[in-house]
Amino acid sequence: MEEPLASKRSVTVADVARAAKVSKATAARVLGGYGVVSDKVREQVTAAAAALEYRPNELARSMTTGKSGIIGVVVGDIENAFFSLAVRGISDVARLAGFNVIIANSGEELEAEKSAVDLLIGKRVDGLIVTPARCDRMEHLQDIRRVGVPLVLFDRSIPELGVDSVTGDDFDAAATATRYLLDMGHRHIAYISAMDADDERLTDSRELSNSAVRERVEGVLEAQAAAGIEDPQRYIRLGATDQARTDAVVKHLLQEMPAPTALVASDSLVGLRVFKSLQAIGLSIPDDISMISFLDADWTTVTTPPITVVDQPVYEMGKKAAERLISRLNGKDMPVERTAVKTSLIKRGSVAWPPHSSEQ
Amino acid sequence: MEEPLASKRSVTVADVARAAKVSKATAARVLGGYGVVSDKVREQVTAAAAALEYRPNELARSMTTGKSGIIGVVVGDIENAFFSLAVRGISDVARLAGFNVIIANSGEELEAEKSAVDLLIGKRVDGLIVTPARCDRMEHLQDIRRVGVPLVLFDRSIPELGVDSVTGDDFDAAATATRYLLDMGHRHIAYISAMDADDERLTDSRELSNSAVRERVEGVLEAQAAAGIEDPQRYIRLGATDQARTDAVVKHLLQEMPAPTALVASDSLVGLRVFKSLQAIGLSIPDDISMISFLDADWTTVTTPPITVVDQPVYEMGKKAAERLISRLNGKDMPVERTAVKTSLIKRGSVAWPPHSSEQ
DNA sequence: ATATCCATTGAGACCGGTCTCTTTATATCT
DNA sequence: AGATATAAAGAGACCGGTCTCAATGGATAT
Repeated sequence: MEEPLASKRSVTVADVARAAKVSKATAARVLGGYGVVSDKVREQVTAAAAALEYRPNELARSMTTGKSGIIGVVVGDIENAFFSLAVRGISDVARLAGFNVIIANSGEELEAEKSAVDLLIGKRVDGLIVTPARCDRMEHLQDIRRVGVPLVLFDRSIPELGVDSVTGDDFDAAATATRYLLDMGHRHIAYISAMDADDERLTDSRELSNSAVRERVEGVLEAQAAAGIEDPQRYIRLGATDQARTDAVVKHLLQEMPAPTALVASDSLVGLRVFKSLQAIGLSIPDDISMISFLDADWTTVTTPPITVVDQPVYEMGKKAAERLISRLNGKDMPVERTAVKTSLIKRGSVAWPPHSSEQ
Repeated sequence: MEEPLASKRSVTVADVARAAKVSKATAARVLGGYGVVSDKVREQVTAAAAALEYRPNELARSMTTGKSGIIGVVVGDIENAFFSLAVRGISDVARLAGFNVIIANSGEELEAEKSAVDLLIGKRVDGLIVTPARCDRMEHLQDIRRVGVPLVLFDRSIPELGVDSVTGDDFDAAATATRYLLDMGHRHIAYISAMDADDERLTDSRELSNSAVRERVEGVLEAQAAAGIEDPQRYIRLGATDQARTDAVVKHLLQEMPAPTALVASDSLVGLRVFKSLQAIGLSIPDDISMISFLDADWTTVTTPPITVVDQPVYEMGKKAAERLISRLNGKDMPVERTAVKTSLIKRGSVAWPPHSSEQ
């Protein structure tokens, strides 16, 4: 009675049709759920399909329909809580709309991103959500549009591309955080980013190839400029990609004269590293130095003191990106929209008045 | 010179063949890189393909070859660092071997898992890596085998299924952690799991449907039994699925007479919640109570005190699972293997002698 | 009884690749 | 030169669905 283990070849509509004694077309109609069929025949076919354990070959289906039911997502690093949460948001919306998600990691590298995109297009995804590693190289993204695959950018935007994007309101978030520090009496505020760079220091914010980083840096800069701080750019640092490099960045920063009294970390990973650096150096937060991190990560609530953070509704951003894409997939012809999601500052305990605030 | 935006229909081998003035078969040979072709023709075709911006349709390719080049992964929750790290390990290995990964979330629910599996099989994935939500329901997993799709279980194993698995050595890890607590003088040790359950208390460890949870519980129990502790089961708790329920679990636990002097958390999420509960209650770690968490998560190193953890090499586990699957995909006929990856206890500062250790 | 209509069902082309088999052209051998 | 081997290219079937169009047949209309 048992199936022979080696029933390799899979059951097709033709097999079911034969078993149900109807034509392939008819069987296909009930199995695919599209044409009109009499109840009697529908039953026969359904029964036969069940008996044979028929499973539709989505590949074949996709080939004729031209739709794969898959949304491709290219992120910088799934391991990063920011992206995994976003992906969760995307997946949840996608599943509800009947789409599946296929994920590719770019490792924030342009070449990896290009090949991921190529591959996903090859797999005939219906749409793409991409976190572009660089906002100044977009040939491959233009290709996507050329092929006619809807695209939504996530976390970073490229206005020149003329394509939907969902990001945080990075400029505003950074400016708000900076203004808060200014209000708390800080006059020397550092910003530390994980963006890979040859030089820790920044020469010109316009050359930052990542729009999220650029926006934030400009927010930090502008808020300070508005407060009359001179040369705020000296405290902007890049390249905090791992613990060792972060330690170095923090050390160099503290050697500046005067040393910054507050540190802003560009994401929760950098924030964690900065926290550890500070801890290792023996500085106490917020008495010796203040800090703010982007993203309301797990760890920020259980440190002593808990960390003041710029909270981005990442899950919602993921959802929004997916919703946008799916609307386009459903043929809605809507104007290109660049959504910047409002962020908020969650004040906890890592910011205080600077040590010698009288000196000012 | 510009392409008309609406070049909808994609370029096919036939188009390239026509442009290169060769037969479809010949063009396919060079485009697909399989038959023998003269250099001259190869050049012509390559040139034509480039000019037309030909992109192979992987769907069509998959359909004839029967291989999709995709590995399906079904996890409990990508948002959980444990899974996202594992997925990273899986993806890295997969990409190197030329495979892509498509991820589905089960939310630890059997039905969602079933439909995810169905869907992935429909997409004709070449192989599957699944974290089974329950180890006592496996019809859908048997189906996978029946269809002939190689399967590797991750994090949890089901011996009866006769299929490869990669897990941590949960029993041993739990026993080791428990023995450490016993050595530190603890006689009342609690174990808190996030496994959903009607009742917080456990009646019989054999009815735990998740093998990882079961193994750990049994490890905790057995280590205590060996040390002559009586009725250790009274301190085993389930259902710490969110902060509120964890708070309740911890509260109830502390109302026991005598109250446990050490808490073991089943994963980093539970650990974080337990830490917060304890903090909220105002208990100091490790002076008032000791704790150990599973998984070396971010947050465990920046708390005061840092948390002693059972470290699982999750990334490597992911890699191993993928390697195993890919070996099978490459037709290697190897015996079924259940790999339990060694874990280690990282002693930090959250364990001390119990408050009144003399009382014992 | 005959024509008309509508509901079903069947036949077969098609999607874009792969792959087998055949044909053609060139090179090698005696 | 004629026979044989071999490399290269072409024809066309096939994968497993979808979908168009034609054929069939019973019900209703005249």
